[in-house]
Formats: sequence, C-alpha cells, structure tokens
Amino acid sequence: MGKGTRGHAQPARRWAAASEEGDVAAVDGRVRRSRDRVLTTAFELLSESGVGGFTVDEVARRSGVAKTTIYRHWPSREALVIDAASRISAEQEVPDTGSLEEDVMAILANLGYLLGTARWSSVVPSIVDVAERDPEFAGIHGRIQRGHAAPLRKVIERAAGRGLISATADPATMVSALIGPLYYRRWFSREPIDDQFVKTIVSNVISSHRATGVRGRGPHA
Amino acid sequence: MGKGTRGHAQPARRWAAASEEGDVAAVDGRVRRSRDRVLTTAFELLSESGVGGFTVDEVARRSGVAKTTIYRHWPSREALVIDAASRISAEQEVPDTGSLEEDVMAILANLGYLLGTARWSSVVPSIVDVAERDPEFAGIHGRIQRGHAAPLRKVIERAAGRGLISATADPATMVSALIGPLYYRRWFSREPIDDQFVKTIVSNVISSHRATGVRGRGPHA
DNA sequence: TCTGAACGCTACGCTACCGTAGCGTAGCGA
DNA sequence: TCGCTACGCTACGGTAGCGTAGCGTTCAGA
Repeated sequence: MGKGTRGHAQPARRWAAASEEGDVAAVDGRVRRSRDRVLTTAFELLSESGVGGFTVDEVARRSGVAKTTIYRHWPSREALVIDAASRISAEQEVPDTGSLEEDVMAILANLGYLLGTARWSSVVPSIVDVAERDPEFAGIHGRIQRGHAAPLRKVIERAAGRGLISATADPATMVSALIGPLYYRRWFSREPIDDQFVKTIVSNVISSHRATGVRGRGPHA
Repeated sequence: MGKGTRGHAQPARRWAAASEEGDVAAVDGRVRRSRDRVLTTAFELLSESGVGGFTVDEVARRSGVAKTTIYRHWPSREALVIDAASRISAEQEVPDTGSLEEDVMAILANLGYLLGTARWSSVVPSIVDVAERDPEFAGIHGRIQRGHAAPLRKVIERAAGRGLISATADPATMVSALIGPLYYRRWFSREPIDDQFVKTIVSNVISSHRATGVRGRGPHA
C-alpha cells in the first residue's frame, strides 16, 4: 500500500497524527521531507516558547518550509501543535533484574535524568496548562502521562503478581508516590534531582509496601 | 499616612504589588474600589483562561472598569497579570498537635482539598508554564511555591528540632515526598485525591523517617 | 519530453489585542 | 461653590498572527 492509494486519498484528511504515519502522507519523498522538517522545527519551537508562543509563521521561518505548504499538510495551527506535541513519547524499556527495588531505581534514575535534559520536559508544563481547559489536549496529555508511567506501572504490577508486594498496596498509589516527588522537583520546587534523592524516594516507597513475614511497615497501626 | 502622602506620590509608580497595599494606592475610596474590582476580575479570568488567554480588554468588559482606567493603575498587561497571580497565597496555619503524623496529615488533607476546589489550582499550571521561560514569573512562582510548602516545612523542622526525626532525614526530601504525589494527581495523572491516598502517603513518609530505638525503617540495608 | 503533484512566494483580508489621546463627567473635600 | 482628581467613553495607531488566493517553479515518473 502507499503509492497505490494516492488517487483515492481525500486531500482534506491528508494530515494525520504522528502515530499513524506511513499511510497516505508517505507518497512522495518531498512530502516526507517537508513533514519531518516542519514537525521537528515545530517541536523545537514548542519546547522553547510553549504552546502560547507557538506560531505557524515562526515555524515557517525556521524550517524554511513555506507557510502555505504547512497549511497544505495541517488544517490549522492547532492541528500542528497537537501533532508536534504528540512527539513526546517515552518508549522506555521495562527492566527485569529480579529485584523490584533495582528495577524501579533504574526507571526513576533515568526519568530524573531525562527531566533535567530532554526537550520535552519544558513542553510538558504547556501541555498541562492547556489540558486544564481544552479537552482535546487533555486527551493528549493523558496519553503522554500514561506512556511515561507505563514502565513503572508494569514493573510494579509484575512484582505484585509475583507476590513481592503487600496485598493491601495499591500500584496507582505507588506510582504517584514515586513519580510525584520527581515531577515536583522539576516543575515546582525546581530543586535538583540527584541520585541520592531518587534513592531515598525509591527505598522508602518500596520498603513501605514490601510483602514480608517480618512486617516492613513502620509502627503506628 | 495615606491621604497626606498624595501630593508626593510619583504617579508612574502608583501601581504596586498586592503585597504592599495600604500605601499610596489607598488614597481614595474610588481608587480602592476600582483596584479591587479589577484584581478580582483579573484573578477570575486568569483561573478560567490561563495566562495565555488573559486580555486587558476582557478584564475591562467583565469588571465594568474602563480599559483606560486599568492602564492608569497598571503600566502593562504583564503588570496586571503579575499582580493578579500574586493573589495566590496560602496563609495556612501551622498545626501543633504534638504528633508529627497528625500535623502533616492535617496539612496535606487540607492541601488535597484545596487542590480540588480552590481557584488558584487551575492558575498554577499557567504560572509554571510561564515561569519555565520568564525569570520574573519564575520569581513569583518560587514565592507561591515556598508559601505553599512553608507550613509543612515548618512542622517537619520543628519535629526535627524535637528529635523526632532520624538524623539522616532531609526535610526538603520529605517535603517533596509528601507534596509531590498530591501535585502529581492533581495536574498529571488527574486521579482523585482522597483521604485514603493522603493517609498512605503520609504514614509511609513519616514512618520511613522516624527516629526510634526500634528501627521504623524497613529491612534491606 | 511531457505532465501533474507538491512546493515557494507575495500579497492579502480579517481579527484580536496592546497601549494611548483627547475630552467630557462624577465625586469629594475645602 | 470651586477645583482637583479619578473615572468613563470613543476612537485611534500599531502589531501580530491566522488562514487563503493566485501564480510561478521544481521535481519525479511515465
């Protein structure tokens, strides 16, 4: 498929989310190049200026792709923003060392590192802000969010399946307790996220929820 | 003060941050009324539309105060936004029940409630977003942030002074571990913040850092 | 070589918003 | 009553951004 479908494609629906690439849009080499250049530039601009400072004219200037061409691929500024924002995807591996604590530590250390270096970390606040009022962006935000939490969740649920976690423990609560502090430091308190911090968070959460004969939980009920 | 200082005031610096009220601006009853109406409306608009959707024209329309009058009080749109945003202040009491866990629980339960109901909770993402790129807003955000964390920090440091907390525990880390999960649920995962959740977070963090002869920490190192 | 799709370029029309000028009016104290 | 100050109103000038029209150009495949 691909080339053969050219004649039947509806031009109005030519633009598509980044997730469904490889269909109609990949007809021509030029198309692909333009699309990629625009999307890359758009994502850069998004991380620099946020959703509010994002303009099609600026994308056109930086990418070298004519504004008219951009509008031939995306029906509106919003569509382009959405498409660019959808590039935030984690695609992280799920470690399996046998030790829950080590697995979690690996994931969170990597997350902490990304929060300090990756471009998307400066885009997220914009997404969160817009999502607060725009349902469509709320959907995008939800997907990004679940994507970022997925490896952690998987590791925890796997450990639960293996009986390594207290039966009363709730995986969702553990995820919040683990990721929350890192996000907090990155976007709210703006404190650095060092390994010592991550280690403290991880070991506290894990040990609080460990399933053992010897009660791993503290005193006081 | 007040009336007598009228003649000496520099009109260009008449506008002032909300925190320093009661000086020059409080000269006339009319002035105060206008200022309050504008600021209240501005804050409302901010919580509805975010910093990006905030326009002086809209504030004028809603408040019934003429746009020219607004510009007589604030030199620019930005100044008004800053002034309105500065209204986010917690002014929360610092409980002292004698039990660290109860004090922390009280603070966090209240915070969780506010996150779900207070207007400012929908303004915060905007502030965070702008602060990501604007140093002036970063300052505002820092002040708001420290204000929100202050009661918790105070309670924890007081407990540390009383020797109730492990010597190796870091108050800043504990604050992140406590507030982070709540913020995470409000703005990222969008899960509800119920008392059970808060209780779990609190008891885990507290018991992990408790100073006792009987080791309150879990096994594993 | 021919043809058509995709792209570039210029120039728009339109809207929203910022911030200001100018002038008339209302309130309040002396 | 007089005079000062703050306020309201209309009307701007200016800018920025969205999205489109029209037309010429480039490129790749048949």
